[in-house]
Amino acid sequence: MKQNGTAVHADLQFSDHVDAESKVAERPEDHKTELRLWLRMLACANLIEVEIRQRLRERFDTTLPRFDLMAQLERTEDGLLLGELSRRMMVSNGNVTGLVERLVHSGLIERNANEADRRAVRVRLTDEGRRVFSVMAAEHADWIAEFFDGLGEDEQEALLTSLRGLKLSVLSAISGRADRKV
Amino acid sequence: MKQNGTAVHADLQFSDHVDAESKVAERPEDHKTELRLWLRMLACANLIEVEIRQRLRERFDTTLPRFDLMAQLERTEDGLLLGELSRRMMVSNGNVTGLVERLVHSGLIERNANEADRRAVRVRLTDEGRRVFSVMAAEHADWIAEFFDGLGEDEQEALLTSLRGLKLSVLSAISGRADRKV
DNA sequence: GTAAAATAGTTGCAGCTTAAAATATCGGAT
DNA sequence: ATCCGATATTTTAAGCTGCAACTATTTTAC
Repeated sequence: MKQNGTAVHADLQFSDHVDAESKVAERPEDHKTELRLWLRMLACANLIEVEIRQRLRERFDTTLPRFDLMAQLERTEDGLLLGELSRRMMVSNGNVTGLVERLVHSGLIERNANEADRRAVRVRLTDEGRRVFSVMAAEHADWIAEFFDGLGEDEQEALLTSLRGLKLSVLSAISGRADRKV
Repeated sequence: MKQNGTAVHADLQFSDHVDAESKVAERPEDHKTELRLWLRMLACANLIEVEIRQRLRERFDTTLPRFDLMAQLERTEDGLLLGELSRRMMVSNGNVTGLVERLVHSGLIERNANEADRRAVRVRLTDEGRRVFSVMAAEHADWIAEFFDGLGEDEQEALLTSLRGLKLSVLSAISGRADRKV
């Protein structure tokens, strides 16, 4: 609750980034291409994501986070521990707790105590959950194909390649922060 | 609270899409490229977005939605009506109400009654808000440039072009739904 | 002029999200 | 045997988000 302007003067604490920042500072007002690129990518991703959320709700009365969680479980034989799940979904632990609770309530997944380690909880799809997910996943894939239908084969390949480069670029820009585990 | 599996059997209600869906249904298991493309794009966008959210919080003790709202206001001389704001931000009315409330509380924007139409509320940046935003925006642009730094000039152009194509493809796939106003 | 429809915002509710603090358990060192 | 640090999960507080129902005001139709 302290969103006042003085926070602007908080200490700069990313010494790792001083190089990049001072470099760009030399020629201010020159980030236009990158900014346009980012905004356009964000617009595309949001357009698709919003549409998927809407369709998941209307067609299956579910949400994208639930779908993502089930997608992770679907790839496993015996389910996952909550920690592993939260790592793969790249969301916080507390987030998973709530999602799991609601999905269990819906009967789509089940929580199993782990006898070896009483702290851990393993979750897996129920038969019903697996059945439901396969229907949703098939339709989801169709939606995606539909969205990309206007792009030619070669354009898709080009985009795939560009995105690989972008991912590497972003990862290298970010490394040194948030990736303490590396 | 009705996320049970039976919802899967809800009526199919997108007759507009039957063509696209039946078309892909003819060759099931062939959406792999599109799916990979989508997942990679989502990964990139999320990576960047999460990093931006984190930096906005750590550097300026603020959030992306607040930043976006201020960015919209910054482009205007006399502020915007709430409805116009929610349309430009592509979020719901109720959402804007809360965001505005918190930003007013922080002293960054102000609400002004509209004498011509007593239903309407106009919001604009305060002097403080404009000052704070200019600092944040400059740093934000530096961050973006940093993330895209690993991409060459030509690669950026290629990506920009691919994304234009994608946006058109998605819009054409979506049109007929959600765009009732057209 | 008045009723009905349209428009501008707000409110309530449910869910998603994170960070930080709390709880419980495990494993190793003494 | 016990204490301590690491690990697994839950809880809590604050905020973001959409939808649906609601209030207030303006405009339109008659």
